[in-house]
Amino acid sequence: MQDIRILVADDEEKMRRVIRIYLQKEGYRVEEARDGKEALEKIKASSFSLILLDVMMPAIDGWTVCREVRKNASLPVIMLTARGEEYDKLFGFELGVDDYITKPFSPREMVARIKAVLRRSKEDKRNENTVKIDVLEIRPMSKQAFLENKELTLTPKEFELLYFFARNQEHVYSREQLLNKVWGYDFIGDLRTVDTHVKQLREKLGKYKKYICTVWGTGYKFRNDQ
Amino acid sequence: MQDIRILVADDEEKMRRVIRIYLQKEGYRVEEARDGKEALEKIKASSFSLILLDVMMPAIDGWTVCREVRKNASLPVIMLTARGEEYDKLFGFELGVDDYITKPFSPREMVARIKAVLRRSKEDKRNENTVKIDVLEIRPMSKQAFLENKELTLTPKEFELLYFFARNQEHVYSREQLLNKVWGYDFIGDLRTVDTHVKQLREKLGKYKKYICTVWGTGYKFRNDQ
DNA sequence: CAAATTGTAAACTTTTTGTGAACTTTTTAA
DNA sequence: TTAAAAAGTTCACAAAAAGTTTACAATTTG
Repeated sequence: MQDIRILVADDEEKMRRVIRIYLQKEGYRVEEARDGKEALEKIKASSFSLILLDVMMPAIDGWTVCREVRKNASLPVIMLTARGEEYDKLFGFELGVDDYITKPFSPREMVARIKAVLRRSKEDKRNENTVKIDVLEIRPMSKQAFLENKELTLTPKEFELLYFFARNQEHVYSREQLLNKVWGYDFIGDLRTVDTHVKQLREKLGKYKKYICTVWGTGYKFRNDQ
Repeated sequence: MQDIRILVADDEEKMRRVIRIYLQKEGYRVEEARDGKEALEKIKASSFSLILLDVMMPAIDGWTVCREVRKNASLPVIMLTARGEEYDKLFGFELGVDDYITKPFSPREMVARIKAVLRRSKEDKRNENTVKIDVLEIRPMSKQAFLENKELTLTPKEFELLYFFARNQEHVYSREQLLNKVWGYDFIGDLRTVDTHVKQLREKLGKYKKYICTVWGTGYKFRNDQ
């Protein structure tokens, strides 16, 4: 397993230790913070995969830390709240909290929730640059393109071309520009190359070939007229 | 049954003897410790499947022993507490105690609880980081991979490669990336190495070779199209 | 309608991948 | 410790897939 670092912010020494023990047993690397201030410093200093934040902490409370974290990165956050502690779950969700753990909790539950959040965050990352237009979906990370949820079988160039078009809807590109942007600025070759690939793409798009439309005298563009 | 060794730590000689008799009747091997200090020594010296810890012991009490144990391994612990003895169940759970037995107890109950804890701990161990996809199951802890519940015979690299793919379904990796991630960033060698291992893996996957699919012009990925 | 532009099929070229065999390194067994 | 076996790596070449060019047909536009 590659290193997964988790920051545990709680003012109770005992609580931190217990959590640390269980997380280390799962193979995670654990850092501790005594209060909100220390937590923010550590977050700024290095990168974590997840943070466990106690709500009640001296100096800076958990909500404030969470808000700060959300300003910058998309770092998963799990809040620790004492049962009965006045807290507004809704408030937390608005801050983008990924989950809650209510004290006292069983180690099993804690580990399960952490794993769930990490799994979800990984999926998010995977779908990061995914483009969705109408019935077309393109996932660059997995090099997959879907039309009406059916996967298309595209060659690398076809994929790149479609992805480029989809990222730049409505923008018209000349053949030269397309060769530069999709094939690379150092490509020396025939303009007809573009035509050929457009033709093949259209074929694979079937009844959605209209997505890639010819702008007479100029070039091509991706059109999404709904 | 393979040897299951249980350590019984209690200062009362009679208590130890009673427990020993019942556990031996169940086929377990039993070791005894008179106090916390002796318990820690024995734990350090050899390996047990479970420990029964009396809370009240001279020299070092049960909680302390438990804490020490938790620092290192993931050894199941059952605490023995006298009824009415002030003890904090919550505290115990935070320390990772697996179960409690309150004295006086029936031998039946004790054996039942021990079996339950052992079963759970075995499952935990087995399922740690296990990946299950369709008919493929990979247990990194035991370095085993199963296809339709039949174990595959994989070489270490083949195993690592398959495990990596399975953990990152659908994500495409170039040969360079695979060499970095599976072989290590400091591997200097031929890209074809990946091809060869992929080929061998596919061979062993038989009709499920489609799991590892070639993404032309990019690399390989694990595919699970159901 | 004629000029300009685009579409298309097929031939051709290049790139990428699959594969077996030789070779090296590591592990296991004696 | 050494010999044998297993695993891992490299390499060369065949096969497959993709990309490019070309020539010509079809279409658009004024």
